[in-house]
Formats: sequence, C-alpha cells, structure tokens
Amino acid sequence: MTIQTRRERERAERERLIVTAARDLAEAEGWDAVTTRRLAAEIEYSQPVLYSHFKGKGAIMAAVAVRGCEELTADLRASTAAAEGAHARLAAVGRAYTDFGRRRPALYDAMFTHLVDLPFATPEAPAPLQEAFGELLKAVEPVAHEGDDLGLLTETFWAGLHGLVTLMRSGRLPREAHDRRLALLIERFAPRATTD
Amino acid sequence: MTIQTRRERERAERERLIVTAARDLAEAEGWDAVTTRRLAAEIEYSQPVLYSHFKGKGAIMAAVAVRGCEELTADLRASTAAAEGAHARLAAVGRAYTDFGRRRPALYDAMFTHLVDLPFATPEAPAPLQEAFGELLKAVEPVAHEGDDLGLLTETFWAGLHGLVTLMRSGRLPREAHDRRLALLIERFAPRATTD
DNA sequence: CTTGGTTGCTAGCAGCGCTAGGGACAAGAG
DNA sequence: CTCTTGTCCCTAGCGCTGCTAGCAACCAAG
Repeated sequence: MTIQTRRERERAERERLIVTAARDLAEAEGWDAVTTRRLAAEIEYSQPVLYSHFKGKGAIMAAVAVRGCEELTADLRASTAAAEGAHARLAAVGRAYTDFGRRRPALYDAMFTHLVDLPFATPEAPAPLQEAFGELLKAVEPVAHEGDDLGLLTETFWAGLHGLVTLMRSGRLPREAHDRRLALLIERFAPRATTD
Repeated sequence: MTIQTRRERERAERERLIVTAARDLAEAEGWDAVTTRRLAAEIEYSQPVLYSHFKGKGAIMAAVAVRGCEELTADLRASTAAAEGAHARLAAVGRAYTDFGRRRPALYDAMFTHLVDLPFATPEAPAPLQEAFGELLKAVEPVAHEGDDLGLLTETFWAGLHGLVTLMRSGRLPREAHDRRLALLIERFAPRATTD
C-alpha cells in the first residue's frame, strides 16, 4: 500500500515537473524552443517518459494552459480588489488581463491562441478556466444593459481584450498606444458619462 | 530583349502560381498541410525553385496574406454598399469581416494570426492591407465620439472583431451564438438608441 | 534464488524547412 | 559548326521535429 502510494506520489511529482519545465522553457525561449528532446533533457529523463504522462506535446501544452488559468484568475481577482465603481472595476480587470498577456506571452498563447484540445465553453471545461471567466463575468455584470445576456456580453468583452492582446503581440497594432486603445474599449462597455 | 522579358514574364507567372497553390492548399487542408514538398509537387517543380522566389515558407505565407487582404477589402466594400445609417454600416462591415474569417480560415490566419514578417501599422505596410483597414475606418468614423482618435478607435473595433473570430474558430467561444455576440459588440460601438 | 512485471532506456521512423553541388541546356564567340 | 560561358533547376542530403517499437535493467513477490 505505502509502496504503491509512494510511487504514485513520485509519478505525480514528475508530472508536475514536466509541466513546470515546459512552462518555464516556453516563457524563456518561446514554444518553438519547447521540443520533446529539450524538455526531456530538462527533466533529466528520456523522451518516451513524457509520453507515459501525456498523450503528446499538445497535451503538455494543455496542462500548462490549465495551470496558467490559475495565475490569470489570481491576477484578475487581485486587480479588482482595490477598484471602486463599475467603470474602475472593468478598467482594472481589463488592464490586468492585457498585462497578463504581455507579461506571460507563452503562457497566454497556450491558453488562448494555440489550438489545444481543451473543452472551453462547456460545463466540462477545467475549473481554473471557468474561474478566470467568472472573474471577468463579475466585472462585466454591473455594466450590462437590461436584456443583455450576461454570459454573451462577457464573451464579447473578452474577445475585445483578446484581440487587443494578440494583435499587439504579433506586431499588428503598435504597442505604445495600447493604453489608449484599452481605455477606448472600456469606455464603450462602461461609459463614464452619458454626455461629455 | 524580348527573350529576357519572356523569361521574366514566365518567372512572374510561376511566382503567382506558387502563391495560388499555397493559398488553395491551405484553404483545402490547412496550413499544416502546406509543406514545401507538397507545394513543389503541386506546381510541378522541385523544392529549391520555391527558394529562388521566396526567402522561405514564411515569405510565401506573407504573399498569400497580402493577396488575402485584397479579397477582404472587396468583401468589406461590398458589404457597406447597401447599408444605410451609421449603425447599419458598422453592423454590415462587422458581419462581412467575421464572415470572411469563418469562410476563409486559412487565409485569415495567414493575414492576422500567424507570425508573419509584414510591416503592419506603419506607412510601409502593403497597400492592400492599408485599404482593408481603410474600409473599417470609414465605417467607424461616423460613430466616433468627440475627442476620440479615429485610428485608435478603429483599431479597437478591429480587435473586437478579431477576438470574436479567433476565439470562435479555435472553439473557445460557441459558434452558434456568434450573431448575438457580434450584435452586442456593434451595439457598444454604435448604440442604436440612447435610452431603452 | 528465481520468477514476473514494471520502468525507462536506446535507437529508429517518417517527415519537416532549407541548402550545397552538379548536370543539362541555351546563348554567344570564334 | 565547335567551344565556352552562364543560367537554370534537380538530386541528394543536413539537422531537426514529434513520436514509437523493442529491449535491458531493476524491483517486489514466491
């Protein structure tokens, strides 16, 4: 019994090690640098060991993505703590989200850009994912209009943030004007005043 | 003289052939299926010929992207022709844009998702790209608030559309609610009425 | 001490983007 | 017509990728 549990514990620890190594390597040198060989070398095991834990490289990225959601949730939660008022809350969460995308580009890509076979908009979606979305939802809720579907509105707001992050990160939008674009987006979803 | 021009013409035609083959193959089977070997086979030349026209696979994708911009511009232009009023215009252009993303996913990815070394937000950006953006700009202009930077506002609106397209296409947003999300986005940028 | 099962290794496959080097062919000179 | 020069494009191969088959070593149980 104990011997069995020890093995399982060691195995779980190694799996954690793989995910951590993949995330760190990706953050340091980008996902292109995360090859199964380098990853194997990093954890000091041979390649096939990876496949005894994960179905393939995609599954490893998915695991990294899920863990990334926990970080994102924490960031979003922290950002709204000090904000007062619906507008400030939405602005804070928007800033936290886009900051996350800029600060942890590889993590962000694993979560929201790369094709990764994770269930997303279903009840089977990983809990950390749903929590992150929930944080957005809480910030959007006060600015919803009557008759709006809150879930859909949050998805739409999320799409706006996601577009800003990805277009900027790929060089399609100039980085230096990010703050002003973000402010414009926030203003459309949470108008500060009805008249100027 | 004539012999020289004939050769140059044939070369240009072959280059066009490469780009067309790459686009068609990508649209049919996705960019993963577009390998230099398959592309070479498709145009009935050997691999190295590709490299006498383009620096590498990335450059071929960039060429496909530029040509895709022309198609997008045409779509956007056609969409606004029949629309009357600022709200309808913005809705029409938004629908045309997202439809383009869904109908030509590979083309869309080459243009706006994949890393491709094209100058984007600079005066050196390819003309077709600037034209496509210009179409968006014309639709956004009537709904800008006083004091808004029109370029930045258009970029922000574009980001919203781009987020909707990419998150939906990667399965992160349910496809069936796309219309309602798009309507919500349009409503935020061009409110149909000030009060309900 | 032997046996059975697990574990993780070495080696290799098919395919990728890309390139070096040579062979065929056409154009111009004598 | 012959020879040289230069262009063009193909064959072959490099180093890499994700992934897997098959074997060797080890560990627990009888």
